[in-house]
Amino acid sequence: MEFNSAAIEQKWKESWEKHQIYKISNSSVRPKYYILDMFPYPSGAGLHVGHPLGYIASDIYARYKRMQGYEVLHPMGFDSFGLPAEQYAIQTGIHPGLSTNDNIKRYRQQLDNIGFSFDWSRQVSTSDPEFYKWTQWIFIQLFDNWYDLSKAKARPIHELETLFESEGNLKVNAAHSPIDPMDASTWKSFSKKEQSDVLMNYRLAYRKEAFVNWCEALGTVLANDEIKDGVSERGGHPVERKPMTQWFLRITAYAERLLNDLKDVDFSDSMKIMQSNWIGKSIGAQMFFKIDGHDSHLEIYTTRADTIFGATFMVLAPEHDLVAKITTPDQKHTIDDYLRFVGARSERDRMAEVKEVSGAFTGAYAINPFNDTKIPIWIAEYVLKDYGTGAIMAVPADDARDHAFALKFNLPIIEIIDKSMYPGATIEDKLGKMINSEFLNGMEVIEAIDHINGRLEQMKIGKKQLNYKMRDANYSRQRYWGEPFPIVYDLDGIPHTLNQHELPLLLPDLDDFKPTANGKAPLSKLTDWVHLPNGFTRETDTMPGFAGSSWYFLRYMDPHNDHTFASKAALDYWQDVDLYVGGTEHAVGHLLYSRFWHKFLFDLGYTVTKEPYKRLLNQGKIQGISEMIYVKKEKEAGRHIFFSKELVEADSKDYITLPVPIDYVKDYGSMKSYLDADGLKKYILFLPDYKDALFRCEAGEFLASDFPLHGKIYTLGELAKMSKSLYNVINPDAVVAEYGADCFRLFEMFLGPLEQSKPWDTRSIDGVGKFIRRLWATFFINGLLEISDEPASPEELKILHKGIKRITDDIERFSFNTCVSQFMIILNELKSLNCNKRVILDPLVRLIAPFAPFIAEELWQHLGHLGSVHLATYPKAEDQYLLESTITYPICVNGKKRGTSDYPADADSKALEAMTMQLDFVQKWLEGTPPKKVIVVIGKMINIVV
RNA sequence: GCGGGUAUGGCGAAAUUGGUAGACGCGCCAGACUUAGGAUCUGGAGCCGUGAGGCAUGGGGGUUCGAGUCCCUCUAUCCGCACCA
Repeated sequence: MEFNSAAIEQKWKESWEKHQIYKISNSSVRPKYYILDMFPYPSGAGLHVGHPLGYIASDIYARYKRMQGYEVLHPMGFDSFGLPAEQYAIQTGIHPGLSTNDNIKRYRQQLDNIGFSFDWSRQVSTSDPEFYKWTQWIFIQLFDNWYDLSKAKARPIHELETLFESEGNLKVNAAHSPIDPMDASTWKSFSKKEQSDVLMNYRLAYRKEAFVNWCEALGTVLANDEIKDGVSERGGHPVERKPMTQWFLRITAYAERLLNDLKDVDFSDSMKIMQSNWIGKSIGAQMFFKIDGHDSHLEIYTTRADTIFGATFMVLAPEHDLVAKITTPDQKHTIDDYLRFVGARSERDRMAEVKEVSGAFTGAYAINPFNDTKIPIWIAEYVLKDYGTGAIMAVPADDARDHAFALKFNLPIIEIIDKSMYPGATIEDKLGKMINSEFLNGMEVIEAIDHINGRLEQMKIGKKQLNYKMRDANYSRQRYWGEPFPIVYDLDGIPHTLNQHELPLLLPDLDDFKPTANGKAPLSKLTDWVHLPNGFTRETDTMPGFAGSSWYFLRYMDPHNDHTFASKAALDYWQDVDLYVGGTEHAVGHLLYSRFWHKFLFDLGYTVTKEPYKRLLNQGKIQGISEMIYVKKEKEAGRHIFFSKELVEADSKDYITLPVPIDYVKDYGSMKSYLDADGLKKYILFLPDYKDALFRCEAGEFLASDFPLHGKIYTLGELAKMSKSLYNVINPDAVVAEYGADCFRLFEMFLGPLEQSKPWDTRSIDGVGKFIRRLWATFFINGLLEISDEPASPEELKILHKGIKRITDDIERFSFNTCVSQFMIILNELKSLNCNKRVILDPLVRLIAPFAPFIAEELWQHLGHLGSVHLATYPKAEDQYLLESTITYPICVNGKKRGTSDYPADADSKALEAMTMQLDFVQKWLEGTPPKKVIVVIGKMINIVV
């Protein structure tokens, strides 16, 4: 029988589907194991060879665990709400629901081609009403809860109302937005609307007016992590700061737990560091300053309260509320000018000019509470509205930014720390002795911080305080393709949640998806939908892309439950994700949000573990090679001139490079990739603008149409991201069609360590292809099945069991590239023994099955088995075959290898030492001098020290 | 600027605990079978040297009988964060 990968794959895909062999149960007696992939966004471009890398790794592990007797939950779904589908809809007029469905079908087909063992009966899509019903439901829970800091737990909002009723908010220790103190009678005197506004400051999902990242081009606001380098991550459009009323999630309430519980999860150190940097905890103090001639106080946050006597000016964020209040008439003009300057700058300008110092003086003064010195109050861009209190005391002697500011505006600098004892200490190190600081003089910095914090508290002008860089997550999008909020506003503008039986609130159909210019969401155009008969109105914003992905892993546990997001039984059985595989790009966005939601649901008693993911594995990216062609920047003689690579100096600035579709290029991916006459013809058809262009190469200069047959235009191969615009995308379907799915899977693993990014090297896939054919040829000699029933030799058993040991060890540490190498080694060794014995091949097929599921299934059948190999047990290495009778030791003199010698495996170190000294070459090296010592490392080597 | 990672043949890489560096694969070279080879099989090869031997894991230093692996330092490169008071 000839090896035909396409036929085998077809046959087994159908069989798996028919027998539902990957369907799993929630009521198994087997131990559970949950292996999750980050579900894809189903874009129109389809999968490229980079996407399946993590999926293949998790599939191998899932199949392996299943064969070891675990009930393995290994699901897949689609993150199908979001901006790209909507952008596509705006461009084409096609409803995003339709294009999304098409894309999902295509993705599903591409995934099936690769032979994954997903339980598709559990597929979820975030844009499916059955799914987003529960996204809306969780939002309602967030709205209906507040965070009790004393208990470190979310609690129902009605409990808070009861508290307000009896004692106001004075003793409540809650995570909240800035709010005035209020006693019980004040609370009772409030109108319904006022009470609702007060509660808003405590809800975990709340509305507030805030400066948000507004993206004009996308017509929506974006969360901080949806912005890269001052422009939108999707599309690269400019982003500006703008005050708007928006929904937020109070993720900051969970900051401490999100930070703390990192110690309990198995994530890489760099991933944990990224998350804790994002959370950005700092320990400092809040301090209140009197403002000269005003009733109001200035509240600042500092980590260095000890430096108060070096504070020679104060700085407010330009957006700070006090600015308008305290600016003196003299300075009004200056301040207004500065505010105009700041307002006109985009986020990007601001980031690009971080080094530039700018600011303006308000004319007002704060008073140092310890010595009554007047301190001028300035405003400046470098102080951020959202961090701390949006105001600082500036200590130019001890802070680089304050220092630069003082120099620019000629403000005094008072040295307050003597660092002479610490020569290497930088300006920001907390080292040195206090000077010029009255009662702090002579103290060490650390000591002084403690002392001053005590003083502040004593004088009731401040106290020790924690601060986090992380902000509450903006949860509103002025877009169409997202979950509608289950919120209606009554005639007073008070928001109310829908009842559970009214969920899901379906996303209504719409023809015109374009965002409106005034910042209103597309849904606001549907006046019939917005205005309810009783005069109430609906919220028209939709939820952001991260809403569905913040909890999808829970829905897989019980995907079709109509009564709850997942049943108690399902949650109790599956608990949490044992292994989560995905890219590092979600380090701070998705991973933090989903940890937050999971913890919230834990507080409410739904989820049973503190953390959603026990272990996180980050796969690297697969890069593509793009082929570029040199073109002269300025046209010569009115036409473009294209140059062969060898005619161009590498760093010359006279040329630009244009991407060439990789299909047109010969020897793609090598250093000598080129366009021949054929490829060039295609390329010219592809680029009609250049049809009159000249081409220059070694063979001379010519028009494309008279290109000499022997000529070559060499192209420049460059490592780049796989993308449509570089025409270098490699579709897994094409690879599977040419080499087979098993070969594709093995090759992706063989490329290198999972965590590393690496280029797709099309040429070396042949090696894996050869392995597959050799594996097949071990069973079929000249197309005929030949398997011997003879017992195995000790040598054969040794090869097999050493291999099993190595491979199971390697799988456990996710070193799949070395697993593939081991398969090749085992096969080479068996081949050299001409081994075709059933007792060896049977475990070998099971060993390979997780990696190459199709060929393993086929060979399993040829071995005479009826069931699927994927339901068989994974082979175990038996110790008896791992033992050696002799061991070859390298023999070194002073660490240099001088030879080797065989010894019995059971010899102890004394015996080895004695035997070693008898060896001729050792005698020769020692030349009669007795050795100082002989070091014997059992199982490794023997070293003689002279 | 701050934080983290990486650096091994022509290439992708391996080396599990400090113990024979370069397994396995690509590419390359030679040979066999072939009308043919972009098929298959066999063999070769880190570098220098005819050879014995010497030199080799980004550079320099250290610890050790012994270092790709541990420590210090420098360089290159990738990733993340970036006015966070």
